[in-house]
Amino acid sequence: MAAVDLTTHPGHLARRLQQAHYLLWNTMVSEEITSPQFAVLNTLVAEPGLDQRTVGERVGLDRSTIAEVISRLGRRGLLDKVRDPQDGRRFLLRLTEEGERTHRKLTVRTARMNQVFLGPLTAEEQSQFFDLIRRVADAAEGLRNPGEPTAVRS
Amino acid sequence: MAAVDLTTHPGHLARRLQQAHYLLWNTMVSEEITSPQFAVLNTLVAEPGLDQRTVGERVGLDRSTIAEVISRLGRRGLLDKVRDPQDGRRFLLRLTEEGERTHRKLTVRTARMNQVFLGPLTAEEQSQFFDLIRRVADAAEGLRNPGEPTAVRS
DNA sequence: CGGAAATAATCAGTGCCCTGACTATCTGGT
DNA sequence: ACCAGATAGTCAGGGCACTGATTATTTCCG
Repeated sequence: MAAVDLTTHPGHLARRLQQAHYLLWNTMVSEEITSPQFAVLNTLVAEPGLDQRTVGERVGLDRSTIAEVISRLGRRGLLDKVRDPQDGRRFLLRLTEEGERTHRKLTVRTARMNQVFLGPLTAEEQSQFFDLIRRVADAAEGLRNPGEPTAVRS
Repeated sequence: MAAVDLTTHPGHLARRLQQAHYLLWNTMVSEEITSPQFAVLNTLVAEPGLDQRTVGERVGLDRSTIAEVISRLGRRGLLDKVRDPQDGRRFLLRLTEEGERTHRKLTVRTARMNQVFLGPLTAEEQSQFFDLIRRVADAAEGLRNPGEPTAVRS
């Protein structure tokens, strides 16, 4: 009595969507490198020499999680970590040759995977998909800093 | 050079969406009970006496994960677990009084939370949001059993 | 200069999520 | 009645994600 329909709960749907993505990534992209790990590699390709905290901010991971992900990438020899001589608190991150190679390889496979993943939608629906999810996620994200409206106009 | 734009990657978006939801759930619904835990409670309100595996199937969790979630709910006294006398492999699950009370309380809060979460979208956009995500998730889900098309007509 | 506040990273603890290997029980066919 | 295969659950192991507490370093102000 009084049970609700989970398929109308965005949180439940979001979880299922991520599971579906995880599954496809695992079979079509890589069993070694995960999607968040790829996001970190990608960020460091764009901006080498970033510190850990900033990378986390770029890919949307908190300090603890980003530390784990980076430690795993370091163990696999995909990136280097050196103390910032200007600021002894920071570690500066930079991909190794192997890290860049891995990023190139996965970029191709990821594109293929995204096509399959979004295959059931028309091109127009795909834009909507991005737009709707982005708006919901951004709005909820904005709720955490009460003083800071999402887009701050100086 | 050659870095991609993560905001056009559905996987990245899906992860951000779930994080946003997690955040809102934590502040608006409960810090004790998580969204997957609520999904289990909800399933057992609708169908008391289900076994573990079936509950997992209903909420979309594999055998290992559902075992952990159920064990936590059991520890908190929200559900009971008894051997099926008909089939010694199964455990039959059933909410306690406390479990039902918790479900009722959270149902109300969850509804409020969903409104806030989907607040940035119009009613029509909300239907699209559900439809698009469901279609993508279902299709990817269907890809795992090669022989079994998504909807099997006897 | 010197100490308080801010900041980068780590650690401990909890929970979700999956795979692959294993145990116990049940079922079906000979 | 037996045994092979299927099924329910557990366990080990790896990875993601968060909070709160702690440590080291820097910065800012009096």
